[in-house]
Amino acid sequence: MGRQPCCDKAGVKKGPWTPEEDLILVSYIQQHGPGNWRAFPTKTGLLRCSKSCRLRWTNYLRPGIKRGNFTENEEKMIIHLQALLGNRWAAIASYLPERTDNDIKNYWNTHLKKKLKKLQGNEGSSRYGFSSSSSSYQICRGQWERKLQTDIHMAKKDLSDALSPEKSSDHTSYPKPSGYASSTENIAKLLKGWMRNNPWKMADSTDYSEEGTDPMKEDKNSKEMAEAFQSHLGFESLDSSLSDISPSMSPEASHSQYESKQHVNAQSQLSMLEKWLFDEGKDYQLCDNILDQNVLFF
DNA sequence: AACCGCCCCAACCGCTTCAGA
DNA sequence: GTCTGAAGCGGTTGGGGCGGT
Repeated sequence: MGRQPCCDKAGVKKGPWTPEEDLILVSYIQQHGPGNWRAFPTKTGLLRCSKSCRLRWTNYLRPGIKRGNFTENEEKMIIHLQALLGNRWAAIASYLPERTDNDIKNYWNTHLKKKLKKLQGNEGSSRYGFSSSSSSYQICRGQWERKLQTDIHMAKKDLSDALSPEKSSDHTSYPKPSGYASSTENIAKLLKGWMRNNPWKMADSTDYSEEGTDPMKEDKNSKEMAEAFQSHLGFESLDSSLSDISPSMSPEASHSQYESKQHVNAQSQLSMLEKWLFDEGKDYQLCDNILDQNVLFF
């Protein structure tokens, strides 16, 4: 007696996704939006289990995913956040909206772990490190986690308020501004790769997965976390910067302006976050600051 | 050129959490 | 409050790529 498999094992395809499957998935999501993954395989005719579809979308096809090498700043953020949050890759990924939790997890396991080990070997105690056995660190971490939960809860509430019909000004026909339009870019990429690696030699086609540099799109998590940070660090509202997009613009133009606004804004917020995280020699001060700022919540 | 071993990362598995009935 | 199905998450795996011999 075990748990029921998420899908019928028989007739379910496993292994790497083909460009055709990606196309089907992306075009379906572009039309209907993500969600109801359970019904995905039947509605699209894909011989994949629902989990596989969701994973493929969130880790690979979703707009706004940056692939390729991690920057030094990203590395440092991951190291700091991992020290604070532990192996909560989804939480860490929410601070790096262009990276997926899977990406970050892989990068941590393959690169950063070794790097840190090396560093710790060289320096005795890591410059990044709170020693995780330190009791003050443990206390700090516990409070940070509670803060994070509060943040997420508040952000969710804000988000649902913002999305309620009477309050929202409706940037998009979908319930959240996740930039589905840019899925066309993904499709274009897919097609490009597909054409380059013509259908007769599909098996070796991985070009379509090459480093994409789509501007960051705001997904649910990033919005939540951006709002959470706004609420605590006093950042200017993300939405306010969107208000000057002219309603008379063509959808394409306004979308593109919307995206670039988001990009610039989110980037500036992230760079503030990065600055906050990277302040040399302030590991403990970081905790103190967090605690100071959140004293109201507890 | 062939083989081997290591590395990386996409994808899978199974447990946990969430949400609706 | 309980149950159940769906979604989310983190650990793990397997296969392809690549460098060394």
